[in-house]
This record gives sequence, C-alpha cells and structure tokens, in this order.
Amino acid sequence: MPRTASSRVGENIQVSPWDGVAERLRSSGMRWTPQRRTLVDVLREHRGHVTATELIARCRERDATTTPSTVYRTLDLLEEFGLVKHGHGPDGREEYHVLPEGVHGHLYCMGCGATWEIRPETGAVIVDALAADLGFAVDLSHVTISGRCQGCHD
Amino acid sequence: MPRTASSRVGENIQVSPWDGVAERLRSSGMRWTPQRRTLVDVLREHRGHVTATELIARCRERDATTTPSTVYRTLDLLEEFGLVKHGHGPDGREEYHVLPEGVHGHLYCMGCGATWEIRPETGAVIVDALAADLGFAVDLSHVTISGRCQGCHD
DNA sequence: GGCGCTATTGCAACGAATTGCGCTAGCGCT
DNA sequence: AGCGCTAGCGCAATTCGTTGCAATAGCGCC
Repeated sequence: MPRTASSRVGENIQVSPWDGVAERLRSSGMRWTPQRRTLVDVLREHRGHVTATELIARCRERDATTTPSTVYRTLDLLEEFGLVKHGHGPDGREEYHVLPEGVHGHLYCMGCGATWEIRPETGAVIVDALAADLGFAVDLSHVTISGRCQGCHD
Repeated sequence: MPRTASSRVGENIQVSPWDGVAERLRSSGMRWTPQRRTLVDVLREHRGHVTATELIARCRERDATTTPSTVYRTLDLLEEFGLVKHGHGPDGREEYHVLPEGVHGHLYCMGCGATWEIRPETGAVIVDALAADLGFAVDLSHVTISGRCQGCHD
C-alpha cells in the first residue's frame, strides 16, 4: 500500500499539497469541477516551471474541450490558495511555478536558453540588498533575470 | 552651423545620442525613413521607461498611419544600436528604457504601483552575488523585480 | 538626374493573455 | 432525492506582440 506519508515528526515528508484541494475549495464556497480536476491532475505531475500555454495543451490531451479562459481562471484561483505562483519568463510570457518547491528566483541564459535557479542563500543576499537600499520587500519568485551563464560568456 | 556641443574635456556635456542616428544607420546600409524619424523624435523627448504601446500611440499622434509592426521592428533596430533597451514590466508587458541613462534595474511595488530604480551600488551587489553563485553575468536592466516598497508593507 | 537593388513598410493573420456575459451545473439545504 | 442559488464554464471579442509576404521607396552608383 502506497503509504502516502502523512505524519512522522522531524522529517521532511511531503504530503502532496494537492491532496486536499477539493475540500479546501468547497469549504471556501467554491466548487470542484471536472475542469479543475483536470488541471490539478496535470499540475500534480509537474515540478518546476510550466508556461500557461503548455498547461493548456496538457489539459487538452486529457479533455479536448478545455478552454484557455478556464485554465487561466483556475490558475488564478490556485494561486490564491498558494498552490502555484505565476511569474514572467524572459520573453514576458506567463510562467507558473508549482509549489511547494520553496520560493526561488530564476536566471535565464540568453546564450543557451537554459534556466537556472537562484540558490536560496544567493537569493537572500539580493533580498537583503534591496531591503537595505529602499526598504523594499522583494518577491524574487516573480521574475526571471536574464544574463549569460558561465559557459556562454560571449 | 549649429555646433551641438561636441568636445570640451572633463565636463559632462550630453550630445544627444540621437543626433547621429540617421548617419549611423545609413553607414550600416540601413535607411532613414519618415517612420523611423517619427519614432526617434518621440523617443528623443523621453527619459526613463515607456511601454511599447505608449510609443505607438505617441507616434500615431504625429503620423496617424503608424503601424505597430514598424514600431516594434524599429525599436529592435535601435536596440542593436544601443539607443534603447527593452525589458518587461511587472505584468510581463514590453517596456523600453531610453538610454544612455546608465544601466539600472527596476523595482515595481505591488502595493502602490510605483517603480523605483535600483541604485548602482545595490545593483552591483546583486550582480556580484549571482556571479559568485553560478558565474552568471546578469543583465539587470532587463527585468523588473516585484515586491512592496517601504510604505506599502501590508 | 535617373536606375536599380534591396531594405522597409503595411497589411493581414496568428498566438498568447484577458474580459464580459448568458447558460450550465455544483452542492448545500430540506 | 429534488430544488434553487450562484459559482463557474464556454464563447466571443479585445488587446498586445509578432511574423510572412508582396508592394514601396531609400539611396548608392552611373
């Protein structure tokens, strides 16, 4: 039996954050619809970044009647619930981060097109710097910073 | 002959970077067209950030026949010449920085909607941090980082 | 000053993201 | 189990950004 790990103190056990969505929605007066189920199923098997377009495509694989507007609206909703977070890729297009991967920023290499994650410690330095500068509380996870990675210096 | 301030050592004299565009274009085998002239005129009177849409609107004020595609293409061109630089605002929309304002990053406050500039020193800290982390050469000017400014902490 | 080569333009069409609105269908209540 | 209220769906239209292509018009050259 797939012991979906629930308790056990002191360890970093991940109960899938998706497990209770239906209930959480309902208890907030929202509804659990087939469309939402489809999207959540898709998200559930995802780690890291996905573009909205890609999500729509995957949903359509499962349910050909999927409409973009529904997907976007559901994503907004899930974001309010803290299950995903949106940001913008280097080209300004919508991009979603599936949580709870720990909030982190992204680096996009203009040379090779790869995306790197900013390590937490480094992210902290950035956040601190901006806090010291203008008292600005940064949400690093929202952006992708562009540049060139080590291998791609001109 | 209108001596547009050219030499005088040691002073911070600004020859408008736009002054020689026509010639620079031509000498690269490119053409100086009325459409380009219109856009450059608009840019010339701008400092700081502008969205592409806004630029298009302003161009249309002067020449009602302005087409978006032309504006975008001209902007790309000007970017290659180092006269403007594009980035993406907090909502992912295209945004142009008119040079030579010195390269700097931007902070967008999700609370009040204001945009702040990251001071060079602070920017340097960030660039250094990322360089140390992954050997990443960051182009800070490309992005707008979101967060909340001092006055807008929840 | 006119000719021709080709960089650019403008149009039209497409993809991504977003919004307003009338109809459908979850789900709480009896 | 059925009823009704209203959240949410799908559609259609809109905006921003982008691209392919044929017609136009800079500008270098003779």
